[in-house]
Amino acid sequence: MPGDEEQVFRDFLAQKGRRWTPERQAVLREVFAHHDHFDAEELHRRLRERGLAVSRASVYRTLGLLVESGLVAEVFVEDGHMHYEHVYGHEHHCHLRCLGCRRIIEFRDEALPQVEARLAAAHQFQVTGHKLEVYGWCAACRGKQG
Amino acid sequence: MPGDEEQVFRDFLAQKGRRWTPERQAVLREVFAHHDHFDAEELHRRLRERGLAVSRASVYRTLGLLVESGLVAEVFVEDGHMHYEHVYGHEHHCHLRCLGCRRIIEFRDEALPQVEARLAAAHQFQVTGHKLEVYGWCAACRGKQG
DNA sequence: GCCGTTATTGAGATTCTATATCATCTATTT
DNA sequence: AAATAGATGATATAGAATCTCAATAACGGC
Repeated sequence: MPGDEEQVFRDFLAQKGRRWTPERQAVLREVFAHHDHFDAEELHRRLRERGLAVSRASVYRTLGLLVESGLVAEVFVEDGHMHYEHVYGHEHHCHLRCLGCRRIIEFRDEALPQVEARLAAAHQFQVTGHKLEVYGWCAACRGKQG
Repeated sequence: MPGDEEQVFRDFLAQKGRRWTPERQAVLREVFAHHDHFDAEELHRRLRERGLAVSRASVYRTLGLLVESGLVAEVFVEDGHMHYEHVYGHEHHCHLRCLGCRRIIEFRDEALPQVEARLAAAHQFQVTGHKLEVYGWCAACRGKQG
């Protein structure tokens, strides 16, 4: 499946009557070229640095479509704006964040599918996903708090 | 403890060398007068409607202090901006959100303290909190998706 | 392959959230 | 009461994200 993201996105677009364009391809490839968290402006900057002149408007528009398609997820707000990560081809994971150095550790916990199942049953919900952020202080930053 | 929030906030301010002012009192009282989620502009509007002329700047500043003190929590981003709730005097809870009607159901799950404990042990973290959002489609909105 | 329809693009303007500035004011200490 | 230092509010500013609209290009039909 990894590497398939382009076909998945093209299918998603086709199914919605939207078009596959060089700009969307450039954004998609840039998003899947790195494995770290990013924001819209950074994505725009990296594309320009590569010589791919995709406008800011198209970057934001494509990012919205990528989130809608499920290939990319909104991860957290930091410095007043959203940060993203690509999720297609990766096992679902959550984030442990240090309040001191802002380091982010990804983790998986087997309890979460069970939490989802309990909620679905208790509230007649069709649960499609979750976002868990755990925060605290890493060993190195302990003591800096307060 | 409920009703104590004013004293807790005053202590928090004193300990930081900050001052207790009529504006901060007005904001605190408004925040604890309702049990629903709110955003900064709504809080500002409600204060003005009550005839309490607290400036937008002071509303934002006080909200920041309330979050810092732990009396109020950032809950989620919707419509491009942060939403809050007061948490002092309430058991910690998480949010189940319907992607259709945007209804929010609060829930508690006993698995989360265990998740926190596992993370603390595995990564030498001093965990101070977590934020879990589960999303999906409620019974009434099922079928509206896609 | 060409044509027509219609989504897409990009530059710039706009909207909106949130913070910064700074002169004035006020809580608190001595 | 005077001095110190934090707080307030009107306004300006920064920044994120969206909207506008004319020009362009993707895609389906022929």
